[in-house]
Amino acid sequence: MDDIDTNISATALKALKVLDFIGEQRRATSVLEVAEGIGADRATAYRMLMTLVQAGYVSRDPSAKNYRLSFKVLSIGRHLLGDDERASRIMDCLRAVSDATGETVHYAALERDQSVLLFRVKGTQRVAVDFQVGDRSALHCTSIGKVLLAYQDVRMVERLIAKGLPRIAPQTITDPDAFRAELARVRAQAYAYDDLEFAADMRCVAVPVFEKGGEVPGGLSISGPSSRFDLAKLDALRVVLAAHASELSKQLGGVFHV
Amino acid sequence: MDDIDTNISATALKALKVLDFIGEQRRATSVLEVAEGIGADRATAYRMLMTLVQAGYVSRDPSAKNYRLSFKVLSIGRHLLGDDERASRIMDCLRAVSDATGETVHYAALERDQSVLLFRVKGTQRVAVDFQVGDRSALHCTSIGKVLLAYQDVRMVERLIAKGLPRIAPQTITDPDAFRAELARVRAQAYAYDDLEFAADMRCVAVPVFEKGGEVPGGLSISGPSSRFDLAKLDALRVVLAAHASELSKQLGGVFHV
DNA sequence: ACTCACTATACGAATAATGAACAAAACCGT
DNA sequence: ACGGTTTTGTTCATTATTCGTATAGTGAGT
Repeated sequence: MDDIDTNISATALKALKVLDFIGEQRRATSVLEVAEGIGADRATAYRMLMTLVQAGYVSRDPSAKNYRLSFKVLSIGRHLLGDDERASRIMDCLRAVSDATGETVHYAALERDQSVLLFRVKGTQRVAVDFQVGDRSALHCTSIGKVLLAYQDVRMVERLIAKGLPRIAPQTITDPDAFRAELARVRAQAYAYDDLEFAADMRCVAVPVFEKGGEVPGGLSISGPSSRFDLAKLDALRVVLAAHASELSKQLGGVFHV
Repeated sequence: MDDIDTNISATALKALKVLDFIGEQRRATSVLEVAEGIGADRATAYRMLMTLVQAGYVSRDPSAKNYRLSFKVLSIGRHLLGDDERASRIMDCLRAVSDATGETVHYAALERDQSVLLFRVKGTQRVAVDFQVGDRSALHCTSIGKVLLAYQDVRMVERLIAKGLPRIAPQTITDPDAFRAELARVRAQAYAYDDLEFAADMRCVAVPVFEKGGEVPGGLSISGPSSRFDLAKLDALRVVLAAHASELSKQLGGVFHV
């Protein structure tokens, strides 16, 4: 944590840390809370807040002297989900899968050592898992994570394994060799299941979406309560998902191959 | 621009400026481009980029040495649209209006001297204006902007007028007194039209949404091509909007009053 | 009106940022 | 494949900025 890297600005990093902290809070936050939250002096926290306000990333609560995230982060992220063309193709695909299955369908991408939910279309089921755009998940214990990892560089996978595979739920794969074998299987079959590996009452299925150059920047997934999602149900969903992922891959300039 | 304000960190501000710049770009951006974009030295731009990467706000293009916004800004903004309760009430309302009218319906809020589109439900019309979540608009030349302004503090309105009311489209209201009169009318009627004030081929209608304490943090609006949206059409849409805004206001703890 | 808790400002000491210069690497046309 | 050219990445002494203590100001609550 205390590398004195001259190519990183400690001050700017502090401001970004404040931004992180403010973003995590639900309510508007006081200077003192921020100072404690990031482990800095009150004056420093105050200065960083003023800077963030100046830059438009944080707003002051009209009533009190509290600070909250401004809508600017929404504006910043506008172009993030790719060009409209790509975004609508993905959304169209999600809608098609949702219509065909009645389930909530997700498109998520890899970033750093987590997956990020980028698109989502709700199904008709009343009992369903509730994720939202921007949510992040660990890779080793989710179906989408395993799919995305299966097409990553070996070094990246080994780095993740080296960091450890913490047990999140009863059936989380924590043994390195078992995990390597699982990824090989996922890659060979072009789909992954999550069988109570992330939560004791949830099962999921995910498939890759191939883009230009054979890259797999993201994948489709469906998650559901274990009460309704047994392995046979996952098999059925997987077939639908794979068919649509294949179509979407073609539209995005890739080739879906098992 | 060159106030030497000791309570604002120049360095952190530079990093945020880089973040802004990166966010505006569609493609991944090089160090040099960033340096030119923010008017700073290459070394400085490089350092700010490394800092942003370290903090997870920017990713490096896997292939080249280019930088792009990371999905972290999506994750940051997750809690931004309010608690799920509020968000779904607003979305439900938008859906209802969209179903009743077939048009794309927006919920936008005031921030600083702009409105920000926060929620949006698409209609069935093929020819429609195309905004997206996070888009910002000037206040004086849009229906939603005028609605939001009409319930703001007088000083804030006067500050905006003092900054000038630039002509954006043929019928933009640019005269301060005419604008004050327009806001008074909007407040009295609890709705605003945009009659070719923002674009020569667009008309819009907006109504306020009242929340606890009589505050108007946001409003509903419908925009459309002038070919299809004449003033009679705006009248009809306004009636539907007002009815649903009244219902939504009640749900959010406010009272819709004309 | 008083206290208490926090926000906001000022200033010298300490630190971190700056940009020129340099090294390394990628890029390009021949 | 090669050498010139462009761009990225790193180092370092100078300089400007940040830091945190101290202090003044603000406002809520009793």
